[in-house]
Amino acid sequence: MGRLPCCDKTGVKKGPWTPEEDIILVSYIQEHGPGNWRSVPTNTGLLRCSKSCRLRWTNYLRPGIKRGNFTEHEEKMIIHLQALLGNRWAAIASYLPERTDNDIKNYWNTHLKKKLRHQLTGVEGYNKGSRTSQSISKGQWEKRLQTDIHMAKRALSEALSVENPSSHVTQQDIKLSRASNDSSPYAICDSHGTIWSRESSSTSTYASSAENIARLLEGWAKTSPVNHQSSISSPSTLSAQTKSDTTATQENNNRTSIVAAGSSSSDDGFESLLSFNSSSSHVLSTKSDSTNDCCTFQDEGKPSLETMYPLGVPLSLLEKWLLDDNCGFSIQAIDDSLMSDLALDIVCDGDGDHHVGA
DNA sequence: AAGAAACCCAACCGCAAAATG
DNA sequence: CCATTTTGCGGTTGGGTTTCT
Repeated sequence: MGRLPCCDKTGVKKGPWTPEEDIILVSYIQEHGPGNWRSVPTNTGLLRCSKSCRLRWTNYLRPGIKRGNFTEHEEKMIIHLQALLGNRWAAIASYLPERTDNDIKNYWNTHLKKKLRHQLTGVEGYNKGSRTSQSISKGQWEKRLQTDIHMAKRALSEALSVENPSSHVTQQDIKLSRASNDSSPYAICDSHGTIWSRESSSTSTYASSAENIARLLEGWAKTSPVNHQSSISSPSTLSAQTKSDTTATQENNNRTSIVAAGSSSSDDGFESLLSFNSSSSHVLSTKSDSTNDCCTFQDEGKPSLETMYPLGVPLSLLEKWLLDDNCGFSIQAIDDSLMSDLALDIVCDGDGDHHVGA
């Protein structure tokens, strides 16, 4: 079917976003909430296509995004989740809530791939090995997958045992999370002591985040006061200095938002992970509902785990398995479960990615 | 100091799935 | 059920920055 472009190509601006555009977009989303991206350019007057707006929001402006160096734990998780899930960056990103899929993908392509290749020189590596796996038998491939699963589990267990941040996530949290899947309003106190309330309208969510946005605007004003009176400048005319200002501003903004949202600003990716998971479950089934800024933004920006079945089994199962320090059920059980559920739908392509049939 | 090469990452593109009428 | 629109995802690229020679 001849698909129309997402936007009229003529008069659509491309390239780097300016601080002015960011502010316009953030202000609009603050007022209306994310979503309905189609209408964003027209309603805001931004000369951007809807896709570009969405991308800018989810990859950069959305509060709760951590930028900068990846921690060792994050790195480990990415490596092993990649081994387990393949290049399904969105799924991987769902386990690293403060990282975007784009970030993880970039990090993988620029750092980890190289690192692994280097480490595995002379040894059949992840990708290298998988590339040759087209010719291996199904049984062999299943064994490889089992090995990957064991490796992922072990790495995550190691990571958990090192810092043992599990104290942040109590069974109470989990219970509350699960219980909150019903449709009744609820309030939940997370591991940071933040009270997360669920409201019925998305607008109210963003009204409650007005303070965040105000701080964001304030932060921007401080770092680039000149921009206030200037009209939107062409990205091509943006000097390197301006660009770095933009980046600094955005990082500052994100930081501000994170703090305001009561989200962990710790560099410990694993703690973040667990913090996320302590509240993720109740977020899952309340997609259009609001909790608080962080929760809602995250909710919008991240795929609903329960709507994804990356390995043919509900991700919640994998999530539980990956993150359950005590491994409530045996590795063999999950392996068996996976294997039977996956059946023979898994194929391995030439790039070594594990693809799961629909 | 200057040019070349390598690196990095924000943003774009096209496809597919999901949602909607 | 079908056609169309919207959204989400993963691969790729352009160009700015950093490092090397």
